[in-house]
Amino acid sequence: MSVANADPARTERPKRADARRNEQSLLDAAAAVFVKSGVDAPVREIADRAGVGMGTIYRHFPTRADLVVAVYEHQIDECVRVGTDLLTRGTPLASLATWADLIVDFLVTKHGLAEALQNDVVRFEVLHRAIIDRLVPVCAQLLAAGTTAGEVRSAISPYGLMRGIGNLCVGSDSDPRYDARALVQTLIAGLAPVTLTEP
Amino acid sequence: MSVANADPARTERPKRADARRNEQSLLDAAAAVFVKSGVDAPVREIADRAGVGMGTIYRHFPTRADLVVAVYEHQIDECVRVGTDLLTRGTPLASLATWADLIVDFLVTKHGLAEALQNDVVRFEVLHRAIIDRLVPVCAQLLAAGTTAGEVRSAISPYGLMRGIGNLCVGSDSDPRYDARALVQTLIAGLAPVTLTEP
DNA sequence: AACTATACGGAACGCTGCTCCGTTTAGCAA
DNA sequence: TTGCTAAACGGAGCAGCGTTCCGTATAGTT
Repeated sequence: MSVANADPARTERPKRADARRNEQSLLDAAAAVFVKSGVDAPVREIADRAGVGMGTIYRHFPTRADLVVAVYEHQIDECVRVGTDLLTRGTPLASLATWADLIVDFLVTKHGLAEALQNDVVRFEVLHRAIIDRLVPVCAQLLAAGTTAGEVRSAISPYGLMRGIGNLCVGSDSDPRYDARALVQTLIAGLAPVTLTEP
Repeated sequence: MSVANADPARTERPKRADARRNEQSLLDAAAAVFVKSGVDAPVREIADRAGVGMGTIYRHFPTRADLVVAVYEHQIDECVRVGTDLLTRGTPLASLATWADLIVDFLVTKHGLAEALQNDVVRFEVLHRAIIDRLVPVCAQLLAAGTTAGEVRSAISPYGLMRGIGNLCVGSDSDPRYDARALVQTLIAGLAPVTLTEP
């Protein structure tokens, strides 16, 4: 192995212009198709809409999860940012509730995103890592603040809570009788220490 | 139309012997395959194991949901029975917690059953009706008892709670870090009226 | 033994995800 | 400008799936 440039990651040369263009086309097309047909839309549909071939889509985004992550990266960032912000405001449990509401909004407006997150832990590992792993630390901080303040008993791990919220969002579109937000709020209420049922 | 025997449902003549035999073979095969490969196992795999053709499986069970329902019918009955029993014992919230635990057990031990319940509301409509619709009334009774006793604020509908429990069970196998039971118990704890955080 | 409604089996079709490789082209250097 | 090559492209092709359809076999009856 050569001594200079031992780290290939340092050496990434810039992509070709057409490659960059196609990547952007794919992101735009995917965003549109996800809205119309959900994140499980056929790969061909996305490729067609972007005006590229099958090979191109797989070269830029080896798995569907990579594409989903790329499309929603900004919104994930936003969730992290708001969560960190909330740490400095209000009471911990209230902050956690507000933050959870934000996550629910994010998940239920993307058709099938929650499903994709939970279904194939293997196939969607990248998506899992991107969303769960980014948000779990924030969740952990909010939970820790609550525990310190005595507002939260630590029965649930940050990871568990994060996935619980995600799971409760599954199928929340397409069924008006199902209210994911209410359930998540109830779940968070259940984090509070033993209830004193007193008049 | 004839006057006698106007109702065709009354007139169902008995199935042929080979048909009954095949139906049983399919149920046995499906039960085995569901354990091994989950409820999403390929139809061919079930047909092969039962030693029948593709046509036969579709004739007896037009949709996958029909097959799943048939396989787990007894256990659904059991859940209904235990739930009704619990109404006459202990405090309402405790009964609800115990019952929810039973449901969780049922769902997490069947690979992918919870997923199937939530995924295609259309495709699995029969499964949905069979499980959700059977259990929702029981859930409603338990919730109502809790409300009457003042142990439960009525923020969540029976249907919503039922689906929430189901959703929390999604993906609970194959991830030791995820504890569906703990989350469901927390959710139920959250049903209690406003918490008094007093020393 | 003959007959027929009932049931069977599996080839075939369409739709998916994904791979592979011959072709095209962007960027550069002479 | 021209020529060169690594980079990128495109889509035919394969495999796996659910589902249908119809020619064949048979249980039960007469």
